Amino acid sequence: MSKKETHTDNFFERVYEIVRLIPEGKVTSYGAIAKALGATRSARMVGWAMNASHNMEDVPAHRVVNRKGLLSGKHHFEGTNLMQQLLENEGIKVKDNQIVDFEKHFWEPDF
DNA sequence: AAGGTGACCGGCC
DNA sequence: TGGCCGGCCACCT
Repeated sequence: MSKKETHTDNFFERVYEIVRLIPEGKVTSYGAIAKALGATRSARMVGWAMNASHNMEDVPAHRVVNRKGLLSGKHHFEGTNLMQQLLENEGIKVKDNQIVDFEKHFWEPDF
């Protein structure tokens, strides 16, 4: 209950909250999250929030991809194909940094 | 204080 | 789907 927020603003927590709600075997896009936050055009900010998600261990950022189903953030994960491994581990097939049947595994944040 | 950057999206060809 | 461009908003230097 501190009026002064810590270095983590609400905006970031908002994103983390959504991402944490993503069920296993499901993926969503930055735009979907941004839309859930009421900032449909601010998908970029979601990406920024994900950048800081490295501090949060409960944030499955590997389930978040861009609208094309491309593992845009895979480059930010440890190693080079860690993100892909995590997704495949949940039953999601990834081909050439791209999620197969992306729409099928797509999950939209429910509010 | 101002400018540059970014894990993006949507529209158009 | 692929490439290019404009928009959009918070963070960093």
